[in-house]
Amino acid sequence: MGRGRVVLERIENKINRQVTFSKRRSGLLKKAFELCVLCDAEVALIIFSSRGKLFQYSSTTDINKIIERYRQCRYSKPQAGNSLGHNESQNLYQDYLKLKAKYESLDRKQR
Amino acid sequence: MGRGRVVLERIENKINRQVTFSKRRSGLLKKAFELCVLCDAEVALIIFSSRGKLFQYSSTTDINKIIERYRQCRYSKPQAGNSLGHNESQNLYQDYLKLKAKYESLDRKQR
DNA sequence: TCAGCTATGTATAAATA
DNA sequence: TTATTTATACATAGCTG
Repeated sequence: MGRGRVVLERIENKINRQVTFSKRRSGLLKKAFELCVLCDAEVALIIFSSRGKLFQYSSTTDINKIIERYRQCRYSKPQAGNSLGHNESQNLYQDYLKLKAKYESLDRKQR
Repeated sequence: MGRGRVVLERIENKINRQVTFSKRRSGLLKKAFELCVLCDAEVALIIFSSRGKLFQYSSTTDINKIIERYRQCRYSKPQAGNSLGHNESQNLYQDYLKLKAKYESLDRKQR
């Protein structure tokens, strides 16, 4: 876009890199928003600049909801690569949540 | 883009909505990737379609790294006191084991 | 569904103020 | 710097096969 074809590599000039970051970041956030509205999707977008500044977009009030949903979805998978031994439920994250609930329940009793 | 101006509201026609979702999703993922490469940024992008299918992009091998960095940044404190969050190890399985140990310890005390 | 096509609207790199 | 402008490249809505 703009003048000249985009070469896909790190922009070495620091000024240009920052300007481009600023423009493309806002473009990306806008497009994320549009995708949500137009297509009824749920989107979470986290961006860190090279200097560590945080930007984010979330289609829900709480981005953590989407992250949790992501984890449910991700770790519910058969975990082909993860041979750490959750062979029965095949679901480490579910196990984790169950255990957490048990722990908290026991903790309450304890007090 | 394309023929006719985009109206920013949910696309009611289901077929059109799915087609648009597919196209814009790939566009969004591409732009996220480009932002990372061109501007040396770190990006995590999670998308759920309206029917619950998951798509994601991450500039690092493990998207959880970015999520954790986000939490560190967002909630400021490293959350040292809360060993139930996945804040430090960034490793669900490690967390699971730690929690299991705590649970068992508490359980023993209880008896 | 699933790719191409293409006319048109957008995003944005570079220039300018 | 930062904001605005402009020229161009890019993305994509509606089609078509």
